[in-house]
Amino acid sequence: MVKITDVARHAGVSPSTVSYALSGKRPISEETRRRIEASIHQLGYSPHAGARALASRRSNVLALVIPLRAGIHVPVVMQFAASVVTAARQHDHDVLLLTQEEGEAGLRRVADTALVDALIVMDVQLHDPRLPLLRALDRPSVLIGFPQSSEGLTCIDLDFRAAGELCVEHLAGLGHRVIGLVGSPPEVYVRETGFAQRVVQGFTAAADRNRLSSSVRPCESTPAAARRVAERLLREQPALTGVVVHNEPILEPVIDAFEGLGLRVPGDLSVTAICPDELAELVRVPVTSIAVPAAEVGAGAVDLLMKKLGGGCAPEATLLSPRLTVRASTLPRP
Amino acid sequence: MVKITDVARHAGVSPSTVSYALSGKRPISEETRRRIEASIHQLGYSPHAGARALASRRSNVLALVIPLRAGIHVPVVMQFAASVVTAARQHDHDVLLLTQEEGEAGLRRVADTALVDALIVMDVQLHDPRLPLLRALDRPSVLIGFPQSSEGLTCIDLDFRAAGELCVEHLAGLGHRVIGLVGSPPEVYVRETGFAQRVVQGFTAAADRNRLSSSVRPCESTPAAARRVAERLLREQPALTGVVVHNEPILEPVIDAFEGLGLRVPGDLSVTAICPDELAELVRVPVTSIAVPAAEVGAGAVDLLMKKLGGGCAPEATLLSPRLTVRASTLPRP
DNA sequence: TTCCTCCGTCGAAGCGCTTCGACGTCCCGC
DNA sequence: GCGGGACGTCGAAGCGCTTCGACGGAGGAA
Repeated sequence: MVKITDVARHAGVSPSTVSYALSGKRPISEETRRRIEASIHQLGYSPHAGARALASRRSNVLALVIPLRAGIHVPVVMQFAASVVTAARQHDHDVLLLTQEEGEAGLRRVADTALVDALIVMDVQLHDPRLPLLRALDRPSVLIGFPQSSEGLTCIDLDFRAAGELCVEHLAGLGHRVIGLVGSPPEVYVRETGFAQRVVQGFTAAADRNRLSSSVRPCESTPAAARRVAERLLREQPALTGVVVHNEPILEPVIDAFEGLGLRVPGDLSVTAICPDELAELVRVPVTSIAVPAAEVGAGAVDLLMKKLGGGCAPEATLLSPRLTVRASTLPRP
Repeated sequence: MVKITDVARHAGVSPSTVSYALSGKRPISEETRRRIEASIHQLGYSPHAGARALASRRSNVLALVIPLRAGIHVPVVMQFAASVVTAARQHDHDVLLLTQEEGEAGLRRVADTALVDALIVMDVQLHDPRLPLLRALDRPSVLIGFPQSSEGLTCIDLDFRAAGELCVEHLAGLGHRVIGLVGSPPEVYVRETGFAQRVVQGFTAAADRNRLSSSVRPCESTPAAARRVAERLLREQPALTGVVVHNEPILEPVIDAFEGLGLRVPGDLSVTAICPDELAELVRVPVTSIAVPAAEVGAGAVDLLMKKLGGGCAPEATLLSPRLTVRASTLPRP
């Protein structure tokens, strides 16, 4: 293994000079830097991560806690993870993957052993048991998602309430008066996952504001459940002409179900969804939708963390505004 | 921060004794160990990962390279990742997440900086550009998936060839004489991803062996493509009564497509798939299938790595035998 | 009883890096 | 012409842990 002293000797300088040349924390003359870089290259030097972490008290590793629970849509989680990794790399950090299995103990472990400098936590519940720990930890953290109160924390996410509202406003703007929400699986609400509830709140608030008749139905992520929910919505509100779907796996099944009940999309029924663009575009009738901007959220989370690591302070709440992409599934009410 | 010297002082022993008590690398009397454990608990000590890595030349971190490319089925990847993390934790290791973005440079970086002790690489191509690097690296690695030649490497995966064969044998055993394979998206074959090709090989070999008439069609992961492929298969082989699907996202669309063409499943057409059990069970007609045993593969990969890290040697190839679960989608030929 | 071995513990020497204070040197302003 | 910065570099002191050799004492064999 080639170490910094080898490089130093080869370049005819002291180890500290090599270190400074590498970190840029002190000025180094152009010529010396060049020599050092050449030596590094020739010798194939790469600094030992452990030694660096020990001496600098920075591991340059972030922890990412990903959810693997029922009812979550895996591809979206993966998008988050990928964007976090990419963003972290841009800041010269790596990402340690934690699952929720280990729970709070895992968070505490990686933080206490200084394995990581900071933490990113996904799939936050309204009353998440990890919150006290995160508040108490000496390492900064960012939550992707919002608990009941973000006090003393740093949270970032799509503004799901606004997303729910925006879907309704879009439908209302097209003249629809009777609308329904096909929601996430019941367990997601039972767990009090913030984003699902917030969509419902936004949906309901906007419906009331626009004096629309509305109803909300959680729905298991199976085609059969989709059919049941469609039937039920239609039975309760026969004049239904607009639907919002917040449940990725059954977007297409829901549309199929309504068509099976004799409603053409978008002829008789306008459909909007909160789901990734790829999904919305893949459906038989491309669906007007609001995407979760996973890349932005991931990058934003990392940026917030870097700010905190740099000693700066970060806002408690960062809400990204929803953007609705109009596709073929929504039309003015006939 | 509480360190090992603090624990040592508190317990009235030397730091090395604490270290040995923790690692078990030398015998420590029952009583001393108890005192040390008590001190650790009271003081809330956790060893500094960086210091440990520096002194012991082991970071206790594994790198996991996950694929994020077109045509791969994300939930399966996630299952692998989760099982790797779980297995790694059981061996007191953590997992560093790498995406393929950084490519070979990323592998080299985490290996050379001693950030990780070993590597797990997923989504291996037949002629994967990373192979020479993995062979040359001074750190052990395990591939999940098989390249053309596994010489000098350690690979583990479901035996996809056997899986393809098993699907055919099952259909042949039921009396079907004309069968088709709805494969993965074309780009997966173009990339020469081993597992997809091996299914085709197994399918073809078993079909020939059983003197079945067979044909193979790659298929994009969209319902429209599924419909086209179904039509085409049927046009070419009007007597078709058996189909193998190796393309998770369109399993249900393929069945819909055939039913749309007038074939009842399983009445007129038997369908088997290579896909996760959850998916196979979720379809309208539960599908006879072979699952990729993600948990086993992940755990196996970690075990192999641990063996190599312990100085042992690991077999170049570990193929897990496919297991076929019979469900409602296959029946004897009428 | 003597010698040897094994057990349990200690002290010290690093592991490879960063960082702090110090020390010339050069240049600028007065 | 001289004081004072800024610049560029060095040496040394750790960062917190593991590990190696050593050592005293207990116990068994001869």
